[in-house]
Amino acid sequence: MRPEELPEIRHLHLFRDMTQANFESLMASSYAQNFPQGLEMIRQGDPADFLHIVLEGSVELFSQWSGRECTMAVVRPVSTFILAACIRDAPYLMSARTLERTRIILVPASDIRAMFRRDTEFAVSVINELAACYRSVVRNAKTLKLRNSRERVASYLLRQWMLAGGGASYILPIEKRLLASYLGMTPENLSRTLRLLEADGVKINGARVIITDHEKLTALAKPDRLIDGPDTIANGNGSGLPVT
Amino acid sequence: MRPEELPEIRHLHLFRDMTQANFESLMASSYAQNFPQGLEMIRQGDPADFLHIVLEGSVELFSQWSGRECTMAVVRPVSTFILAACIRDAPYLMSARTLERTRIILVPASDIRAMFRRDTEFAVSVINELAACYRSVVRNAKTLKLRNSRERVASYLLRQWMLAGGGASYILPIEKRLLASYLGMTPENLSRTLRLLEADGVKINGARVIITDHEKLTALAKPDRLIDGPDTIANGNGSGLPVT
DNA sequence: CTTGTGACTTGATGATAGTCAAGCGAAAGA
DNA sequence: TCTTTCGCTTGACTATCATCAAGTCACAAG
Repeated sequence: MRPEELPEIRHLHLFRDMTQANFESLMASSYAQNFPQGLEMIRQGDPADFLHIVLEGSVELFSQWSGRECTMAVVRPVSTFILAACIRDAPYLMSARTLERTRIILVPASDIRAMFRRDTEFAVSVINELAACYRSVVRNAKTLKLRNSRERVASYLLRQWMLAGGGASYILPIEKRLLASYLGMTPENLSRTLRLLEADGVKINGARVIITDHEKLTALAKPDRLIDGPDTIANGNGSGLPVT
Repeated sequence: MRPEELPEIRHLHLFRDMTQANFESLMASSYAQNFPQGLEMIRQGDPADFLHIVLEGSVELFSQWSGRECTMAVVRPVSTFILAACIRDAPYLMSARTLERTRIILVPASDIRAMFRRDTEFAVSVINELAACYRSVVRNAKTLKLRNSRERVASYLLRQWMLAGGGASYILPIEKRLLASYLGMTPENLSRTLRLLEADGVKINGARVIITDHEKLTALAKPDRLIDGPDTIANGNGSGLPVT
């Protein structure tokens, strides 16, 4: 691990409040690894041996069942993923693959589990992280059950627009193929929906999203604090979703 | 609070490992309340002031958006709900209403938050509880995204069959109306789906479910450890879903 | 006993989303 | 430079699901 990377990790909510000695101890048993693009680094069902921290690149979390597959989230630097599996010492519920060349820190799960017994502040951080992640998935489930696909797309575009700073336009942070799967629809359907949304105040040109009528789009998306945040940590991953 | 109720609460995973003194301190500031049937005891968006423990009766957790509503879970005794909101000191993401006459213990959220800083074992319990709950919602999201409604119904019936002990038949633990909403479909559609499933090894007679061809039903439901458990805490609520 | 009330069911119909097939175009590799 | 690959788009078609309407039944209140 490069010395300049340690402060980046230390600044994560999860590691911010523990003692310096304990942080160093955790890092001492961790190691970095670089993965090429498209590598399946975690397979769902495998035992959760390491907490993962993305330092560079990006990672897709996805699930499979009966020959089908869906994207659950996209993780971007600097953030952690699959904390819950590590804590439960249970099999991963999701698979993970790199979307590009990606640098990951691997922290042994057993060290994590030992550490929150020794360091109360770390335990509190873990509690807060898990609670935040839980709430994010609940929001996600709410979107899936309460909104139809057009509304999901509209609210996604609006949320990303805010995360991008609210300018006249912005670039989609993830491929449409992934976005479709994340939003629970097929790429074909996303494509059609994006076209239809041009009547509702948003124009799509390749990966560029242009908000042409903010009010109209808002009227359709009906953004809701209890679904779209805030309270979701704005961690800049493609999904706006903290991931454990 | 009745003295005979304390041991029931103490046996919950969440409170099992803390010191007796701390448990008593937590209970001293809590109080019981009885609600009539059909009362909306929590409204989504309200500040989370109390951790709730169901002692008798049952509670529906549901969400609303844009005039629509969906059931997120049904909570049965003895279990807790909305722990995550209490910990984040954030608004409830879900509403709650009693499905029958229900007795609830209310534990002040601020006491919970103070307690896991004082009692390490309690902190560890909270961590484990939250991680388990997180994983349950992820499973839930996986079912919603990877299975169609027929498969969701089939796997639900199969899971409840196992929870009921695996006999020749069992009684649905919740109303079909709620089940439909929980599974992300309309009551009409659930009704039709249940009829169609008679060709797949399960017969429904009112609230009674009769497994006529276990193999056939399993072939359709394709139960998966990473969606249907185990690892889900079998807490006997209608949803098979630990709830925070 | 009568009269709601509400859960459940069924059929008809329409909206929504998935599948299949074809073609475009940009980026990567030979 | 010329392929190949893959993401994306579009159209036609099909499957799935929601909506609307009507009717049955069990249960509870008057």
